[in-house]
Amino acid sequence: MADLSTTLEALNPAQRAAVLHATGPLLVLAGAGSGKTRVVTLRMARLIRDGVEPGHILALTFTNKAAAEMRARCLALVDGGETGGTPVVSTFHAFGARFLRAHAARLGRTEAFTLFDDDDQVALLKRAFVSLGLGERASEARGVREVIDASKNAGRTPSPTELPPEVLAAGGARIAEVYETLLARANAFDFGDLILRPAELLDADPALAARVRSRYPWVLVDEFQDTNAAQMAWLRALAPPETCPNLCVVGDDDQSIYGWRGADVDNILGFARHWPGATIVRLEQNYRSTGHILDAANAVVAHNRARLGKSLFTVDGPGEALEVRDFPSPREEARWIATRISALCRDDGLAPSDVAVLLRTNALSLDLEEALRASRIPAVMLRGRSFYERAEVRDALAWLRLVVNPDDDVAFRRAVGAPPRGVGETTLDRLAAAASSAGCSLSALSAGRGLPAVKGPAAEGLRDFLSRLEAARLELSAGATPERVALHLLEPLHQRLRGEATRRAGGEDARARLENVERLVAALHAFRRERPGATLGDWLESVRLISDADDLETAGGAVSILTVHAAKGLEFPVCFVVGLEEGSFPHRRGEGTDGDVEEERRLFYVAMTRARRRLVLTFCRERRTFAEVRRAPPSRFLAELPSACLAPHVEPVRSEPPRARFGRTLPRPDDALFRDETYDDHGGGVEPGFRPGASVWHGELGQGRIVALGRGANAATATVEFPSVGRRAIVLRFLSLYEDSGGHWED
DNA sequence: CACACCCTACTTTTT
DNA sequence: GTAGGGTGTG
Repeated sequence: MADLSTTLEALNPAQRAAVLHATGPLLVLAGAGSGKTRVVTLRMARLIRDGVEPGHILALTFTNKAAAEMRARCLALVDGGETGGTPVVSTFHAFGARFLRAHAARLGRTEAFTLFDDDDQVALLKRAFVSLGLGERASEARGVREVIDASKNAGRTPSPTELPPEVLAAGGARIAEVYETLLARANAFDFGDLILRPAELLDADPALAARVRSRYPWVLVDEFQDTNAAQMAWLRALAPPETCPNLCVVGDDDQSIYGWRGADVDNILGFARHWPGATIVRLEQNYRSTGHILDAANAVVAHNRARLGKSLFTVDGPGEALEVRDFPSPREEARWIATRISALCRDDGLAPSDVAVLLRTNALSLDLEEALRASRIPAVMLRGRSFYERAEVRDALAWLRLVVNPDDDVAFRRAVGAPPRGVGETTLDRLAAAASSAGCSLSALSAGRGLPAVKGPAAEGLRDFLSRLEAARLELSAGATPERVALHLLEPLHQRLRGEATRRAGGEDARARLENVERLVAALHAFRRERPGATLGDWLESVRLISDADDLETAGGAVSILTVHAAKGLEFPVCFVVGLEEGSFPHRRGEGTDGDVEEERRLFYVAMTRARRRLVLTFCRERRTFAEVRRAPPSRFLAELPSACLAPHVEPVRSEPPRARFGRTLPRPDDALFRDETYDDHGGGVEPGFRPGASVWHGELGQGRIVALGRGANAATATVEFPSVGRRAIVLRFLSLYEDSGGHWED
């Protein structure tokens, strides 16, 4: 703590203002790379130094990673601190879960409630459709899930009018209502409930809200631009505007990229309106990127209208200019990037782990992974949550969930078939019908009045299933460790997977499945080593609330390939942003409204500001979406880049014909060409110079001569005679005119 | 209950 | 174009 004041002196004026701000609402507009975490943790440490009880500070984040970092850095600052107690640093969802455990009874749950993820929700919705007599309606269930989620994000219970028309047409108007009933019967909450239900409780019970307020007079919110309406309702209860609360929110309106998930950028745009008298501090000095990168990012995001306005600067130099490259196809793009990364590693002393390739969508990774593999460049696609989504892992988790919460019918249905034990759809339907009319869960039915109408092998299997679970519960209450109980409980599943793994037919997949289940138990063990005394329920909750992305960053030694969403908050010395075409980035889905395009632009801004020293932007003249190949105009965002930041355009490296002259000039983003008909698809228009007899160059097939011209289904084509492969029909835009030195190539 | 085949659907995804 | 799910059959 002694060096806190020295640290404060090292801050820039804006940072210091944020750290020293005394009381009342504060909005810290923290630009990318502006030292936000430093400011936030120093502010907490400063409050503690100035006498605020550490336990009176509540800091809310969106990811466990952010929470852990904030906690660790704050503790390091106040280390040796006189008073005991630490600030409460938690994710919104973990805090909500804790709150609901304390008040479960008021919502018809017990403290053993299960947390349902998206897949559980869909599974439960299928049951809800069945209980309405409509069959499972698997495809509709997903749409309904989205409606339920969206309305909970918006801070309310879903109304029938919002349901997809096909659901209403099928007579499913009550689906959301039934879903809630079944959710309560399963003693479960979904993710949306973790925010919505506490907000409702706080609204309905002013005394409760007052208690929470006095417990946490200092509230801090990270990534405020990503809050939704339900979270805003929380904050209004925790820090009512009329009380001039000590609410400090930190965020960047230009990095609001979760609108499609319910985040409302208006929360941050209107903060000073919602909390009158708020102080606003802008952190605009950037400590991450070079000048050209920042200038370019500023210029792009300046095209947005819905923003508070902010301009990043650095005291360092301009650095390398941005490179913009275009390619005939994604494969060329990917190969060039592989070549470029090799060169950077060879000539500039970079390690592959210094490089990231950023994508708008996961689907764009295929060509890249392949090209990098072919070039023997270590690379990993960083995608979240994959481990806990595997079937065998979900099977194992279902068993464990059921131990903690017997009423979890979604887990019941899953676990009872893993491995199969003769309890099939028919048996389950029969049980479910009885349970439904008794208004109880499957387990409660089985335990309560025996197993009605189940005979033969099914009855045998069911008895075995239930007794295994009961044995596990007894072991636990007798003091056995959760990991030991898990080993016993998962033995049948484990044995089954072992059998598959040793059989020849099973192969590698089966072995991986086996290892995944073992990894899961190991994870439980590790969790309990870190937190002695933690219960099985604690671990299950953490598994639900911790995403793979939290400990994903470890790309150790490899090039990272990741979506821009996944890259938020990360930084790399070198970034490639690929697929910058209209339809891909901005994504086609965002074409509808201005707001959507602005969010796409913010996404591009996030992508650009990940780069520290070098930024390369690439696009293709055409892009394959599903089965069809579409001609793709360059992204409008490229045209927003100031040419002063751009390296002189260089022709693509690959596929250049010897002594080539291209039929079309490759556009520079700020060229007039960029916006004109160059990329319009006329369908059959024959482009000048392409005529029978002309010498042409094809990127892969090499030199050839046009025999005839025609039009294909979507584009003009040419029949070309290649010395290597004979006659081929080639779409015209794949060809470049090839000027040979007078003679005929046949010679 | 396992396997095969067919049909459909398909952005992003902090928790 | 492909993967995953749902249906139908052995």
